[in-house]
Amino acid sequence: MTAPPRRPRSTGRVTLDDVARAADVSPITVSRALRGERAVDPALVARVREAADRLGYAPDPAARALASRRSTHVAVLIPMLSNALFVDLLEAVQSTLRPAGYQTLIGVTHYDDVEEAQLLREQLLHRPAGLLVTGLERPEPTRRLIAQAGVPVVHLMELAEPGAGLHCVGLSQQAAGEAMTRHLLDRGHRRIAFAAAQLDTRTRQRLAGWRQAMQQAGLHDPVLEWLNPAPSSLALGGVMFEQIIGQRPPVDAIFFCNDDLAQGALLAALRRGVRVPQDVAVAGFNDLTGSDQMVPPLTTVRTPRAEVGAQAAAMLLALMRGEPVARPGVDVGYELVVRGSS
Amino acid sequence: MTAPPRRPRSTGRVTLDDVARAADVSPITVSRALRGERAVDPALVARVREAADRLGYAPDPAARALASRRSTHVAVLIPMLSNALFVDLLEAVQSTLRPAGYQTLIGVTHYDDVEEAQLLREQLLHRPAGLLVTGLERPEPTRRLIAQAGVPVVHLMELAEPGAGLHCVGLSQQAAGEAMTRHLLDRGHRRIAFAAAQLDTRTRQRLAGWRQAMQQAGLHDPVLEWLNPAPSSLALGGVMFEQIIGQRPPVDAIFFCNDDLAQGALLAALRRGVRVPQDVAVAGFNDLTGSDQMVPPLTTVRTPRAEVGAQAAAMLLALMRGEPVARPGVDVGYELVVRGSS
DNA sequence: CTGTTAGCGCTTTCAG
DNA sequence: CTGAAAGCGCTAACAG
Repeated sequence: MTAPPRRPRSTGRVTLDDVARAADVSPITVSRALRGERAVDPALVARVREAADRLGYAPDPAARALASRRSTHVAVLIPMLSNALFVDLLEAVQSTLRPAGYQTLIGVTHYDDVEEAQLLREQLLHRPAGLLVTGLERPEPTRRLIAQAGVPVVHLMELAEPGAGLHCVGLSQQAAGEAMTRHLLDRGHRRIAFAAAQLDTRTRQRLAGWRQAMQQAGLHDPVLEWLNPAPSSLALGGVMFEQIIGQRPPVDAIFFCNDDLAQGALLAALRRGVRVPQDVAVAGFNDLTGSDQMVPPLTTVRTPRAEVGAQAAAMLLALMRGEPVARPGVDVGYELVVRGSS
Repeated sequence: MTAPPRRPRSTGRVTLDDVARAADVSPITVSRALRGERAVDPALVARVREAADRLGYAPDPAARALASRRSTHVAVLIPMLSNALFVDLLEAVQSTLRPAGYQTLIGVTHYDDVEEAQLLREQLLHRPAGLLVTGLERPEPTRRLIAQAGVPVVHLMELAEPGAGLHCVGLSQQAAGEAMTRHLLDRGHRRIAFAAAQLDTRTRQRLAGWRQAMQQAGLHDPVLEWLNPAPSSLALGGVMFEQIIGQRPPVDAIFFCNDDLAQGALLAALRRGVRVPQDVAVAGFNDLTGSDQMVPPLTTVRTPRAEVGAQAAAMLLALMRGEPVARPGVDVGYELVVRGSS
């Protein structure tokens, strides 16, 4: 008695077995030859390669993930896509990771710790091969979640303490904030407001830099701090500008924590007939698209986010391959860009 | 003789079998109960649910994809993330798809047919459950690739011929272009330039709309077409503005194919002391962030991309579940937003 | 309505 | 350096 016939479930896809048969070797040899894992006779490798190419073989990511308990996904967590900074970052990440055979899973946290944790849990189900997260600060449970995932992680945009044992590519947001404030002080400004929205970690670090410089100059005054938890936008920048220039005694410069706010402020100044920088200087942060086109062009801090993306992706690649990483922390620096608004 | 002992490869993850054992049913019943596939005794469903919750069970996407030949990924192809339009679109797509249990795989084509095809091939390896692509026009081989994937597809931002049998959510870019041109004509403008960059399909459709309106008014003149294949940006808008206002006889209005160009033009006008709209009117397209903040505020066409994203995702969801779709083509319309620049 | 059986396509483990 | 066997965790197919 033979077993009753069953409809095969095959997908029509070219499989490893097909290649093995064509190259007249065992499936596992094909697997090894194609991945470059363990030593395989060069002659066999060539034969396998040829057969794979001829048949148009492409490994099945799902099967691979199931068998190896590791997918070819890299999960990336960023706060917001409407901030051009993260778009540039992502672009650089993808263009490094994709040629290496990794698919990026993008998770947008909306600056929300709860959503970040939720996204992380969802993404970890896919057993990503690596993880890219924005910033260092997050609630302890989320941190544990990341640690227990047992996956290489690189932190973006900030710098960790050297002893922390974390991998990161970024810059000192505080130092950058301090540098911009010093620039404004050097220009002779005394009452320099700091205006921020969103109030994420990096914004607060810039705030700390501003405070530091102002205190050292003996010019710090809490009423100069304008902190608005609302999401950052051009429109909000305009609103904040109006509020701030109404302040008495008047401020002579405003340092916005992000260029979109500063751009909105410059436009509001135009509408109101407030002269920049004569009546009040304006500075931003990140050197986003359009800042050089403003009237007057916006003084800002250029943060090399494309470099952050590229270097972080490269570091993660090394970690995922088990290769040694030269330095766990890479400081990409920043650049003061002085334009007409200051 | 017993077989030699083997180290188990288990991952420590809670599996379907664990739940089955805990609920004292067979694994397949757990599978069916949790997916809601086929009818399962409500009492059993409850027992399974309870056990799954208690154990913290989460299905393994890789195993599921391998067994069912369908992943929980949805591939989304968009031209560019630096165009805020697509960021808004994506945001809406994700917020519809994620609660339904789907992971979005974002592919950025950079307006390049070759890159689009390549991305598509990569993404199809992951056996996505559905596909979202921008626009209708693409080379025949790519079209075939999509068709042969055997996956539901929804096209974004444009409208297909009713008979084409394609699913799409969008608007008539041509009608919108025509409407804006008519508005400018109504305002008394006669020499209305059309200025475009990137020159993708949707831009060309807007151009066609402008041509249509200009020809009907007996005012069409090929020298009024300023087409620049470079990527769209604020800076380019400024450059194009300078070129166009140098033209003799002078133009009295410029219709830019996208708001970023128009914003750049408005800023260039400010720098040059050209009065808008008195010396020349300016109009844009898409109503991007900041257009309402410009000086003067920009007249534009609002395209409801969040609605496109949400509706397209909802349509795809229905298709993926095999549910009937009311209309294969959804026209979300557009809205003329008349502000100070015209 | 529930269960048994047999894979999905790949890689790990253990032998040669 | 190569291979055989045994799963990874799940669902499709086919009974009962």
